[in-house]
Amino acid sequence: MSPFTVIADPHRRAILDLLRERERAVGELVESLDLAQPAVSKHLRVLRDAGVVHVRIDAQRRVYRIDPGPLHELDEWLAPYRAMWNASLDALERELDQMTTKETP
Amino acid sequence: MSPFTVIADPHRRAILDLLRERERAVGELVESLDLAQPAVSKHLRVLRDAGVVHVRIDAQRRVYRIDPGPLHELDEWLAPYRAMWNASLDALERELDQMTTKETP
DNA sequence: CAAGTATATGCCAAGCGAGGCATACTCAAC
DNA sequence: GTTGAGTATGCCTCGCTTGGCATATACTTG
Repeated sequence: MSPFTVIADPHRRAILDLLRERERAVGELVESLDLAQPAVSKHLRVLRDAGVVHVRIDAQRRVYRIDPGPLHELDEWLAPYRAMWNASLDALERELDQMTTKETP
Repeated sequence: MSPFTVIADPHRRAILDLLRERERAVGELVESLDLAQPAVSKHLRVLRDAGVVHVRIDAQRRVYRIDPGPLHELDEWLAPYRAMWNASLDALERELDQMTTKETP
């Protein structure tokens, strides 16, 4: 599953956002997510298969931690668009600069 | 439809990438996409509804141009993760620096 | 080894998204 | 106003994803 598809689901984004803070066991995620445990486990499987999270085994618990690496692909795709809106913002800034310059001669 | 869902589809990403270069009429997109015209029109509708593209009417043709604005939401979500892998890269760099420093005392 | 905790998996139903095809719509040229 | 080019929409189907529930699996403790 492509990273694009992976982050299309809001629950999966929520999981990632939680894991960004710190690693967590499945149970903790379930508490935070208003979603039954099996559903959470399934999302975690998707995230695992995409390589966005890794598991560590701690007795009966599985502790998940994030690996942002694969998300890099998203960023690469997004980069040109970021450039576009930065260009617009720059233009806006220049315009505002001009305005204030004219205001205070 | 959230921007996340919008860019989850490869054809839609392809359309955006084409429009990034320059504005295009539906027909041009159809040629480049190996996808029937109705399908393309439907994707364009989704993109329009998400505010990622705008239409200009030119006689019978509809010319689409990009508006990267809504993609900003993606970027904002992604930012913390970007910070994460930048941190890793920085760490790697520091390590490499150390190595070369040790190598050439 | 029995029981309990923590998580994963299988199976099912519902919903959604994508694409194909036919068709409606829009505009221009004659 | 008829025709033709360009595009949008409706309808249908198929496949995939999601979540619920039940159950299997993994591991610990007594």
